[in-house]
Amino acid sequence: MVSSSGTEPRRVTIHDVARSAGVSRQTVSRALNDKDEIDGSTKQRVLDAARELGYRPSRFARGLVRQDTTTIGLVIPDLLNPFFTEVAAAALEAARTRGWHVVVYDTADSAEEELGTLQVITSQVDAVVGYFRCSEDDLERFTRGAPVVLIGREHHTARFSSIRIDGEEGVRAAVAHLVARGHRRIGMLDHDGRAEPSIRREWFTTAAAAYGIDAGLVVGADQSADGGGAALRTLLAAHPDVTAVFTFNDIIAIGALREARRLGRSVPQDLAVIGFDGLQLGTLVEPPLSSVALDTRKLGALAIDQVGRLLTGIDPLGADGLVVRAELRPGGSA
Amino acid sequence: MVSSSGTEPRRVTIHDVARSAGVSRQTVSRALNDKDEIDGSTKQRVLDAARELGYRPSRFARGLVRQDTTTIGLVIPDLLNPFFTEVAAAALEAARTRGWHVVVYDTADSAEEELGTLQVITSQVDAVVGYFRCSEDDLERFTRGAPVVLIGREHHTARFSSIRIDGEEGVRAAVAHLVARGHRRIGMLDHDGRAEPSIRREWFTTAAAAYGIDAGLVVGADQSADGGGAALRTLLAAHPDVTAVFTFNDIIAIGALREARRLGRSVPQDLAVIGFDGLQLGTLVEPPLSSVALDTRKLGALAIDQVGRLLTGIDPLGADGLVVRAELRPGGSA
DNA sequence: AGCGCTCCCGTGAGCGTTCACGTGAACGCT
DNA sequence: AGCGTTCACGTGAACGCTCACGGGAGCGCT
Repeated sequence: MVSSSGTEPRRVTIHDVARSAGVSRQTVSRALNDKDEIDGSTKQRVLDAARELGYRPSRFARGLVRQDTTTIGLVIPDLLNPFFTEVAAAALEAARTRGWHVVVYDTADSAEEELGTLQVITSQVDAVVGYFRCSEDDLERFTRGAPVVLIGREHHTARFSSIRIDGEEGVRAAVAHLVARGHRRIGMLDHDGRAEPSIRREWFTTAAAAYGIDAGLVVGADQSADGGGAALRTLLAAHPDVTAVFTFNDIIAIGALREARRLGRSVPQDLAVIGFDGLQLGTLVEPPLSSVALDTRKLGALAIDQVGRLLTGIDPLGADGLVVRAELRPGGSA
Repeated sequence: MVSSSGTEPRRVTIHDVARSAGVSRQTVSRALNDKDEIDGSTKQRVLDAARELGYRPSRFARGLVRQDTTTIGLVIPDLLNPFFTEVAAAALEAARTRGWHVVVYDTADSAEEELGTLQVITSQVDAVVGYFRCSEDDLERFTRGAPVVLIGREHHTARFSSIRIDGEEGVRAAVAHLVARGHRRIGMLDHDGRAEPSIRREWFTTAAAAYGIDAGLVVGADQSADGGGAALRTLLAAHPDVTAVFTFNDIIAIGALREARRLGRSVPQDLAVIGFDGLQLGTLVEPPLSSVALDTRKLGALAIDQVGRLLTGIDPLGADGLVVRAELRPGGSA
């Protein structure tokens, strides 16, 4: 099929098909995009010739002339992380209803890859939405004027939009829930690996203060179930009187759940657990995870919506409209 | 920034930048792709002009002339299904190392969407990788000559490549494992919703026969954890003497695990469970799921590899090379 | 002075499509 | 017969960019 002669196998163009079928380019184009103004028999003849030659239209040439097809780049650190999976799925769905194409880039949790991706992506897509950790300067430099929507991150320059995650009220509700159940010693398994303490920890701290709870029982956890388990062990070793934990996210919470079982603490009787994110995953474990739940579907959809507004330039949402609020969703683990 | 006058806001082209900077198109091109043969000061001047005008190169025009950038389309039924998540992540990674771009299409488990996607995808990507349920005729008709690699599906025409999943040996090992543990009444929770019985059930049947086990204790399950739980209940109601179950996949197995706990059956003592797929998810539950594990990483990588071979036309793998074998991976659930 | 070299920069062509026209043939009508 | 209309098809241009050239200015060298 493919001739492997020494010379470069020149691409089959619409011209070749036209010549082979004895018609003009335009007629070929008409046949392929089945438009009017073409006779049935010649159409068939053209189609046959195209198939015969293995002709495939160039998406670039086509895209150049009809400026439809918008493609947006979705950048996430790790598709295997269920949180990003859910966001990505939501974004894909939202894009699909608009007929947009989404190129997904998984940066493998590497800052280096993120920058590399950013560099290459800009020349390949019309707009970018993603979860970035790099500096705004780098973003500014590498996106080169493309519309950008940041997820779950504050931004300080006007160049970007970002979807803010507001969990303050939800975390307060979670603490209130625990307090109402009689818990007074409430620990937190935070996400470490970041330089500064997480915003979620701040929410926890203020909520705890509001209820007169000691907010100092915090242990850093690796971003994994095993990390959550290990952190719980550390926490309980240091503070055996802890009866409830709030975690940075559901992955860590699930690890804690598992570890609690291994330690012989039954949930929620001996230990109450509340996670953050509200992943579907949390419904699979026993007992179902209580969580300060984020509407990941809305998160993805909102990001796509805003990117569309930026693309057309009409009526982009301001910061007020770009918020997703997390709410306490009781499962059985607290 | 964007003028919303009545007229269509014509795109800013390289020509506009050239005029604004008082140079030629070529010089602009040199500045942007930072090539040699350009003076430092003019380069800066061009860059400034480009930023000023909000210039963004057209990926179509660029792609048209330099025929690099290959884009492949990845079609999956549901990104939220962990199996497809893992395959997709593996494919993304494999593509990334090659510098390829991957457009992901989630068909929302709908045959209709699948066909629609197939139709639109062909003009947007260089090759297609995916998990399809439609007929080969439809595939043939809609892919229009693009290289196609099917995942986990047999094919009968020479037009396509497909990665075959071979779990025969793995399922036999699973049954052997159960038999060695003294189980004689082994049920199966199959995937229903398909017309014909699954190939995995066939593997189970032949393995059971080899060990003199009744292979008739099969219940169809919905493709979800809840479905798995419901199916287990049905199975145990009909055959209370069942002490072990093999399931169509890990999702169903996890549902069964959860249901067993609710029924007061402890795993693996009162009920042994072995799933299929070997998802990472299986390690999160308690006890960790035993499973006939597929190397999803290899699955995705292999698909990308083959699509690359088809693209270049050199040395495409035959059916023998396109197999991923599933192997029993003991957890704690059996 | 003449030659050659390097450094910058510009010009024409071409990538493969589609769009807006133009055109000839065939047909029906008054 | 003359005219308008439809049908089927072809021709130039344009989309926005890069590549392969060509060429002038400035320099040092013999």
